[in-house]
Amino acid sequence: MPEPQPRSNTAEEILDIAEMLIQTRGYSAFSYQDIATKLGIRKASIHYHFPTKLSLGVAVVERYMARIESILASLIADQTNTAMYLFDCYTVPYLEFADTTDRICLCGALAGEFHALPSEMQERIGRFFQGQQNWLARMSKRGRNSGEFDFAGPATRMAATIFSALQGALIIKRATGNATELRDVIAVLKSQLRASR
Amino acid sequence: MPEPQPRSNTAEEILDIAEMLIQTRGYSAFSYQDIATKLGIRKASIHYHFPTKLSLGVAVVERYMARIESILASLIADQTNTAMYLFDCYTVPYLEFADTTDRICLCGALAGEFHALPSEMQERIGRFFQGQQNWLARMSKRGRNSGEFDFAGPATRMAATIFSALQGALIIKRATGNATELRDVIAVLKSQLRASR
DNA sequence: GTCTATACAAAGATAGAC
DNA sequence: GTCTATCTTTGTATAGAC
Repeated sequence: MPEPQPRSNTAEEILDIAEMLIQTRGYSAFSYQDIATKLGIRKASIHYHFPTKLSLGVAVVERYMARIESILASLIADQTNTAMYLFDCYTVPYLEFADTTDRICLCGALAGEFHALPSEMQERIGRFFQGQQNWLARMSKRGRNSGEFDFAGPATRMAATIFSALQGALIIKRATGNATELRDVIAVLKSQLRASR
Repeated sequence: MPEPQPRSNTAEEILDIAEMLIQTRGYSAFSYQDIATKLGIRKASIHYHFPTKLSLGVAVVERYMARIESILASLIADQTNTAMYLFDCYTVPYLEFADTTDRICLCGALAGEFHALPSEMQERIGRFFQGQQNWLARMSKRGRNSGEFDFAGPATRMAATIFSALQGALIIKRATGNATELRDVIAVLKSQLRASR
């Protein structure tokens, strides 16, 4: 049962545009005017939906987190999903960002300007990153238990490496324009997961 | 022979502060006022040294690139340096950032807000990233030739993974406050370099 | 080289009409 | 819910005295 929509259409559109702007330009560099122009309304109207830029920033992050964490929770709860299938599912949004939109992970973009952000946003980004790595550690453990994976060292280390490499690859791909960056990284990570000691 | 200093002390101090501010807050979120306050002068005086914010941004990136590329060029030119020694040297600045200053790579910070930057800066960041990965590919090849390394696949893939993972780890470490993030990633990368197929 | 003073634009935000 | 109008602050940048 999908939740009933708690926000107006306009509020959702504002969130969509703000999310895209943060992913491409960052939080400090986007303005209410940017959103107003894209949406075809006046910037004062945006304050009706989100009184302050902080409230908008927090809403964007929370919606983004909830969307991703909901999908990942379902995936890992299903014990019939193999670890490698989980890994492949995990990389899908990264590949979409890299191949189609030139966006990066929302929280990755925000982390680059971390100390310019309000603490309410900093805390959420930190929790999101931690949650992502916890999920990847569970995935890695499942793979080792099932015999799919055979990497050395603790699963948390492997999780940290996967997450770091994927986040970094998106950022680097955008700056160099090298479309193979992310696929190269994924190939090496898979090889590392399966490697015998 | 060290080059004679081409800039005044004040100009160098401005560059130092601007570099630190970009690494912590990003380019869009720092201002001439921030620098003026830290330096104890008026913000108008900064325009004498760097007429526009763009000129300052470009100067910061170029100095940063030149400093790092000069060190790396010397290291790899010495054929007596082993590949693993090169790798260890390469990670030193990352560990310093993570352990002592809470900074991230200058160009990594800038890449997060890529599309908000002037094209003159975008181009230089792209070239820096490409150069870093070229250096890491040469290092990886040296290791395979010498028998130190035994990883699968092309050296460029390995280089992309190392660079992505290190850049990502710095960003994530700052957001989560997890000091072991970077060391975990480095441990996995070393294991991957040495892994037999 | 640094200062004061100032210009100009853009930012986030609020009040009140419709 | 959206508008116009306005406020206040901050940003980059310039002119000219010292």
